[in-house]
Amino acid sequence: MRTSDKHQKIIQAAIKVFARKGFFSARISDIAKEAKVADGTIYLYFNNKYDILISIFEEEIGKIILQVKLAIEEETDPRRMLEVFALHHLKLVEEKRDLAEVLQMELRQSNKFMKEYRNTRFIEYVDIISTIIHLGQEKNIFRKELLPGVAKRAFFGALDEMSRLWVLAPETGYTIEETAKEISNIFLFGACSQPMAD
Amino acid sequence: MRTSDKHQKIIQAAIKVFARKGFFSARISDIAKEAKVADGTIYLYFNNKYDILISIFEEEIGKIILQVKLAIEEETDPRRMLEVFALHHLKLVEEKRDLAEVLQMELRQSNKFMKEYRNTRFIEYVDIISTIIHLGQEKNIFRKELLPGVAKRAFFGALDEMSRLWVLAPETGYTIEETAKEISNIFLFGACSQPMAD
Amino acid sequence: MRTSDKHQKIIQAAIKVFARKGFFSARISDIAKEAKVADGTIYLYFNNKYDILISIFEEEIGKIILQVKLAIEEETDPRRMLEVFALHHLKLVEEKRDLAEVLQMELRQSNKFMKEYRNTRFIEYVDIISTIIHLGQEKNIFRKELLPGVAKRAFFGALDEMSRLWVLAPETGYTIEETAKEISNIFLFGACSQPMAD
Amino acid sequence: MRTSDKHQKIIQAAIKVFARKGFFSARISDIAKEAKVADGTIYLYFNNKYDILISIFEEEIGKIILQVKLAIEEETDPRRMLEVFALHHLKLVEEKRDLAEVLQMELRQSNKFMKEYRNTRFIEYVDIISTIIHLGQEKNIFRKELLPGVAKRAFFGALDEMSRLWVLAPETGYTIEETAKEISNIFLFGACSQPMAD
DNA sequence: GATGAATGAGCTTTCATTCAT
DNA sequence: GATGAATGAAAGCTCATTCAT
Repeated sequence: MRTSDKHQKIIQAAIKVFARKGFFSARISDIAKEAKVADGTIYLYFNNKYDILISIFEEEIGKIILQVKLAIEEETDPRRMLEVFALHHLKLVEEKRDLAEVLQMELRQSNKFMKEYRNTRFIEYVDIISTIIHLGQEKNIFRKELLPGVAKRAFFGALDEMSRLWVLAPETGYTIEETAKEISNIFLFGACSQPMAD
Repeated sequence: MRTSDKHQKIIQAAIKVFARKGFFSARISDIAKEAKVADGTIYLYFNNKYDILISIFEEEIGKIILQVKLAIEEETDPRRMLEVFALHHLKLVEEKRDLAEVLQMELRQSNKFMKEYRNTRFIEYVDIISTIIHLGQEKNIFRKELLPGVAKRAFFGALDEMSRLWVLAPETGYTIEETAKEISNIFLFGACSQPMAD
Repeated sequence: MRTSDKHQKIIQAAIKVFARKGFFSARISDIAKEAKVADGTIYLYFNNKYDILISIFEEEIGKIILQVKLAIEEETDPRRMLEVFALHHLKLVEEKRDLAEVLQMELRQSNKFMKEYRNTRFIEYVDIISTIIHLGQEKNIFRKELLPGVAKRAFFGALDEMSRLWVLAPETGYTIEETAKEISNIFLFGACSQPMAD
Repeated sequence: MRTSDKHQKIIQAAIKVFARKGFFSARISDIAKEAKVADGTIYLYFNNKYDILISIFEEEIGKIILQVKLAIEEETDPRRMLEVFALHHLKLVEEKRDLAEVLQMELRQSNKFMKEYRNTRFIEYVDIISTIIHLGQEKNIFRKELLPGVAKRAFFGALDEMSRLWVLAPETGYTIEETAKEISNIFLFGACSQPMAD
């Protein structure tokens, strides 16, 4: 019963433990203890250790995508949309620090130890950005020459790197709103005080 | 003798193996075989498996910092400096894909399994960007309101995310020069066709 | 109630599963699934996994002994008796291949993992042969010098080895009747074309 | 190095432990302790637990086949050959009781847990008997009608069943020579005091 | 009586590290 | 310095057995 109480308890425990120790250093018994179940119980709900990680990816990113899409739908200006995305992303990092940590670290190198697993949910998430960029280009708000494949990654990368800092050292001196605004601004208008020369 | 022939051979072998399998899945015997030395020999040059990883961080990032700083010194315009940094960074990723992969993946989560290790070389590298930004602000080329702590990470994050793509799927359709230029442009002038309203 | 419906269902399921996987590789849940009962139900009828195996020995060999004794009682000539025994034994192997397989394999090594269990039913079965031999000696049909302890085992061993073949590779090219006759003949009259020299 | 000292030490230890506890109940650590090596050392010489068992089959039966063939070559009369085979077989059981036990029990059910393994050495061993029988038929010493496929198994089965007794209860009251002679006699001349009627 | 989710002891196997040669 | 056989701790996973429902 995938939606049972135990399934969720184990997922949440695993997020905590993976965040604290990393996937490889985390022991099944750590997760079991954190979830207050027996070691063997974990194998009633998951096939193996990898399966727990994949489930975290699938289920938790799924929830996030839903939330972010919902929040963006309320905006019409692509510039505002990006800011909302940024705000949402950073808020999530703060509110669910453990999950953010797991997604940040383990998701990246998951392809190393789970050759067969393609993380489509993650791609889906990042593609929310490219959809916004396309929209902005259609509306003549964003430059036509912008390479969407690069731009979406530039924006996501900027956010992600800030998240990394937050995860590592929660106290940065900047508020979330401030940071989201700053990153959106840089992405939208650049760092220069003067517009592009050419 | 830390700079001995064997020391280097092991470091290079470890970069290859860590890139291929990830730090945890890599076995000492894999590295030894790749380096064409006996397993035990590795322990004449390194204290343990972690020590190899740390040495990669320290020594290889050290070399990169030197190179990048040298290249930037030839420029005077902070805008050009950022472009040169971007170009250099991406070039390195292409030329030393294995190293890039190790730095990208393992460096991030190193704090998980090596609690005591503070990666100062990495900070030093990213701080090249903040130095450029400060310079730009002093020269009134970059906006004064720019938060350097956020801006440096935004720029580095954008580059890093592109690198991640390159490492995962070498064929992206964009050239390095194109990508470096695009990222610099977005960072300098933004995505918008019109400058900031206010 | 030991003879209840469930008890029998479990026994029959266990015979199937033990035959297919062997005692050790068979899981209680396999047997439960085969018997269409819950895992826990098995423990209402048996103390543990070993107990199921012992029950198979006791109950199923019991039935066989009864049958064989009945069939032999109809004969008077010890030579015919042996042939009937052989025929019966081989027929059983064919008709109840799963049971035969379990008795052949697991019964043998049962003493390894069930130190305390003495398989008296099995001894009882083999002793049907020695009874026949004694009878034959009394009637001066069998040689007086024949060592009954060896002879009974020689006869049983011959049959058992043929059964082993049948269980492993059902198609041997010989019929049951042919084989039973051949083994009886060898046992009764030997392989030689000339009688014993001395 | 398959012929190293350790390889043999582990094989011999495994024979002892398998004989005592059976393959499944034997723990790797039992074998390691018996062989006076570390658990891990076993995996330098064998791929896994099954591999140890297979090696016992291959190597030890190989030795036995050589010995038996050598002993038989000295005889010319097929009747004597069979007696020599019997004697040799039973002697081996007495001299190497542990090995005999392992071969007897585990070899039988090996097909259960090692689906892919075909025990050709065992077949080779039993086929020594059929070669003798064929020779006897050619020389007109054994009856032409004898089915070699049945006869070889009858003879081997008789010996094997006696061995089983010996392994289980070493004291039977019969000497090896006596038993070998008796089994050969039964096989050659039958149990009857009078030759076959027809 | 029947169920099957939960338990946790137990075992195989891996691999970083050591050390005699 | 260099080797690689040997070590043994450690961890993922299985499954007989229990027990609350």
